Amino acid sequence: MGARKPTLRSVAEAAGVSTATVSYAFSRPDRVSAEARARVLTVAGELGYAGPDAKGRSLRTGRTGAVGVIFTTGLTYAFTDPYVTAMLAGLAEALEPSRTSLVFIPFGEVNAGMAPDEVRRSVDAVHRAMIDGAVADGLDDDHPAVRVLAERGIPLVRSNETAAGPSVVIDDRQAGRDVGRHLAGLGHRDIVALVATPHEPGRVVEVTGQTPLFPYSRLRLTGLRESLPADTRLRVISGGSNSALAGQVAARAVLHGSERPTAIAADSDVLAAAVAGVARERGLWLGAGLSLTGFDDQPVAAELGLTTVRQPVHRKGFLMGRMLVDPGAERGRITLPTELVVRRSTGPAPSVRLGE
Amino acid sequence: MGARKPTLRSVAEAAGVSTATVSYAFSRPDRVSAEARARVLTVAGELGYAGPDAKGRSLRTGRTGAVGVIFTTGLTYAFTDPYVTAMLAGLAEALEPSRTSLVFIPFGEVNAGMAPDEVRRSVDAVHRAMIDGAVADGLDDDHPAVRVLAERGIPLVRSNETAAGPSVVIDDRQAGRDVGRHLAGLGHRDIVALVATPHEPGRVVEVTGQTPLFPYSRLRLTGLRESLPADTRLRVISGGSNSALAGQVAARAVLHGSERPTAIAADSDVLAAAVAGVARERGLWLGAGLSLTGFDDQPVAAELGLTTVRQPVHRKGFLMGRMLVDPGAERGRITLPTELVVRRSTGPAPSVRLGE
DNA sequence: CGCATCGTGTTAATCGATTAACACGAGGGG
DNA sequence: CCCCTCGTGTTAATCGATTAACACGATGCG
Repeated sequence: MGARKPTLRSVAEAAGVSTATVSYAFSRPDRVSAEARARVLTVAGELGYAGPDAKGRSLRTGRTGAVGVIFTTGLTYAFTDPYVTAMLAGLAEALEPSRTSLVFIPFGEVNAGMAPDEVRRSVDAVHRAMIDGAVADGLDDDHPAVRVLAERGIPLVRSNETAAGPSVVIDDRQAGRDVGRHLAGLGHRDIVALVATPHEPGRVVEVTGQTPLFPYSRLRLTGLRESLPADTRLRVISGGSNSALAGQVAARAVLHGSERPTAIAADSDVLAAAVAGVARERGLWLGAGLSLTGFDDQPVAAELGLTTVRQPVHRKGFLMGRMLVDPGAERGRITLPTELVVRRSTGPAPSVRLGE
Repeated sequence: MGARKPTLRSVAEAAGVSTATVSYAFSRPDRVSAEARARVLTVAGELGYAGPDAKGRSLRTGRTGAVGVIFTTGLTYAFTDPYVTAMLAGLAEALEPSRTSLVFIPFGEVNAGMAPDEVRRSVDAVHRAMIDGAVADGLDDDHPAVRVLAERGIPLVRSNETAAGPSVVIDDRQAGRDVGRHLAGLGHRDIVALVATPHEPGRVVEVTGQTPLFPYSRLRLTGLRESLPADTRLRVISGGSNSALAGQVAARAVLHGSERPTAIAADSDVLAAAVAGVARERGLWLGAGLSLTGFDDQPVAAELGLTTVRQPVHRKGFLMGRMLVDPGAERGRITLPTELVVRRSTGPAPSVRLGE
């Protein structure tokens, strides 16, 4: 009745050997004789002992066989984001050979004015996560989650250029410039940049210097700005985190009346696709009445004929994984190439625009 | 220097208190005086102590704050499968409030004729996973991974009807019947069922009684078979695990020559979408020259006008998550409704078919 | 004033394993 | 015959925390 779960010790006693022998039988077969191992395994089977307990083992060895994944956005959104899933696929590919588990670590909102205890609660899952390393996307050095990992001594690979330490990045600023030059070259002088910001989608905000922004957005905006002629009007808005809904509400807000821009530069294909949908509702032709660019070059971009910046997302994830599990992998920062893919969603700016 | 990582003990010594006090300071603020807590936290900060070590803590408490996710398919595929990501989103939603992490556990191929040690190695990650519970999709009771979890005493929620124990399911057999009746009613007497099987996509196999099949496929096929008139020709094939590639190679293999069926019942919208692509290549009109059904009713189905079986995937994931984290949640089996959604991809069978 | 209660701190047992170091008998080589 | 090595088993220290039980002074109450 009161049968507790069998442990290494109970198996050892039942088999009449020391705990060391049982441990070796499971973890280092060459260290014990074949007979001893067979007996231990038999006894273990009879007792319903599944093998050394993961928690005890990992406390002793210091290893967990898992790496963490931290997203800036809630997990619910993350799995629906094609950029994220592509990166995850690459990451999973790198981890597969070593059968390393992948731990998705959620955390709550963190912002400047929060009390220390509140912040601590938000990143509680980061404290509790049992991992040998982690990858994070779009988290700055001063983000509490990054701080905690550093204190815990857990190796972290990131994919933002603003990161000190190991990272796999693209040149976001240059990519921003590429987009800007392309649009400027087509004559656009009234442009809206549509970015994702770390809040629930649905509320449209005008992005100012104070608005918290993902590091990559900041860099792309810098590139965009510095590539545009001085007489260009550039507004930056956001409808929240990267999602169709955010793109939709932002597009609805900006695509009407005399304030309508001639081009929208969206920070992801997901956002751009949503804008394309709203443009269709409004009877605007992409590449004519409205020019539109995306980012990432996900499959949806080709389907929509979307001008976008291609980046090797799968490879990014793969390399991040390698840096964690392969001690021989290169350290430091790896910069991957991007490429502006021009399709029919961008075209010359209307030469004369009539207010209404 | 030889500075090791600070522990609860070193903080206690530095602060001149007992380890209990330090532990309480971090985990049960109400158990210590405000001053003591402040001193401990200060000292911890100076020493760079991030808080109680996750491994030690979880060994002692027996809890991990994480639940596992086990897929029949490799993680690389999993993240690209819309059914999977929808389920994950639901699952993540259920776990969010308790900030529970999600652990993706990979495992290698397992099949009948493997040596015990080989099997053990394949499910090694299941042994090592530090989780309080797990969800699994499409794993039968006798699957090694399921066995290991049972021995380890880890609660498992599954989504297959063949599962003993807690599960959130749909009536796959009934769904199969619905599809069969629909096609039979349209006059189809030569049907190919296209299913996913647990092997790398690319190789097309004719499914026989011996072929290893996912539990849900088996049930749907049973339903399909029993709803078809006796004079119906039914072939079952697979191009491997659920993916566009598998659907494509299977469709290519079956959609040519005089052996061409009048209808294809695919086991997922992903497979069906791939078939639709091949049909287009071959100049076959869906709903006329070829009838096609899918499964799941993912967004792609509406886009393609695909007749399919709708199931509440997000809700499935959500409920599975609740059953794990919420002690008050209902136990046992929850059956969710399905609905045959008829669109234009199915139509009357061609009354006369010419061989070539 | 005596006693119960409360707040706050400490002691020490415990969670379940890994592995360096050692012991000991058998076999091999000189 | 002695010594060395090899194979195999054991001993015991250790990983880093949690928490029941207890101790003790201060406070409240009758």
